[in-house]
Amino acid sequence: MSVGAVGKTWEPLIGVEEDDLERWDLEVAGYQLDATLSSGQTFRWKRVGGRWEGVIYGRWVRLSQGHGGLEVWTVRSGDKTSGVDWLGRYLRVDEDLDAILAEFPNDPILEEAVGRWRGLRLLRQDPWECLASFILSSTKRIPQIEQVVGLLCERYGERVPAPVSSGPWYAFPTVERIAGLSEEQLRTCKMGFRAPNLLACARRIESGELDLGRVVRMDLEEARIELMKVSGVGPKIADCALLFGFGFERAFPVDVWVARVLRRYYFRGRAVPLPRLRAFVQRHFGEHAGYAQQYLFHHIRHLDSL
DNA sequence: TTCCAGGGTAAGC
DNA sequence: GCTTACCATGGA
Repeated sequence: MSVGAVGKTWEPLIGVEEDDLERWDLEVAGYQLDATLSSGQTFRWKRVGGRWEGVIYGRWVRLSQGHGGLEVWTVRSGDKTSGVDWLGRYLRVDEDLDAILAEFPNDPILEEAVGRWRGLRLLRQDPWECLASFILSSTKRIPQIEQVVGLLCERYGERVPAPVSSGPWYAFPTVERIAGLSEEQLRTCKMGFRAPNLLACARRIESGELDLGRVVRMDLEEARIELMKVSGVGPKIADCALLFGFGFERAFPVDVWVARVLRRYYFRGRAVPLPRLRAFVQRHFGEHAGYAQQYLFHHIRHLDSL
């Protein structure tokens, strides 16, 4: 370690050097890191010269696509929680992706999406961070969501140890931290009319009215209803949070993009109402509907037609 | 300038 | 049950 361990009291090191990093390998075949981290399910990763950097569960991480899997860098820490099992869980490297993709329905557009993006995976994100981020996502483009979430972390999140060369990094703010802020303080992060919604959500969790740990154990319909009690959380945001943060693999968020591709490829371009689309996807896409949705979403965003 | 963005809500048909 | 105006903000 370079600085920080001066004198008797050891102070946690915030800015570290490259020498203070630990390197790991995550063995996994055909992981599409770029597609996974840029597919609009998370807003906290930055591409830094061919690699990805971000903060997961309060820890800074650098990731790179290797040959037999993923290369990982973390900040060396003396504590017992060494290893990167927590990261493998986040990235779902333990999952048999081919088996999942094999169970997709035989749709031309879905096969096209899998053909191009095979290796794209869902992530297991922190439920609170995920729910909060998607409350901030409504009527915003992905770069804007990244900006708002970034500002929120920068202003109200704890700074975490990271290489000095890569700039300051912050954890996502805790429920308690957000709950203690004012609407005006949140609005300084450019979240506009979403500020009262995020605040109400944090306070609802803090008061115990909303128990995220309990939501995880509910069935999908019950969980949706529970999340939709939060002001600013409707069907789409609830489904995003449930799919990306709460482990509900049948959740199928229908946003403007997915609605567009559904109408075009499954309803011959007819003006099918949104509620009918939602009913359709629950019937049609089966057990891994959430995965199918993510492939469709990512694929159509890379098609310049439509 | 005008339009739209990984929407939700409430009012009105 | 479905459609519409409105809610901030920034980028094309």
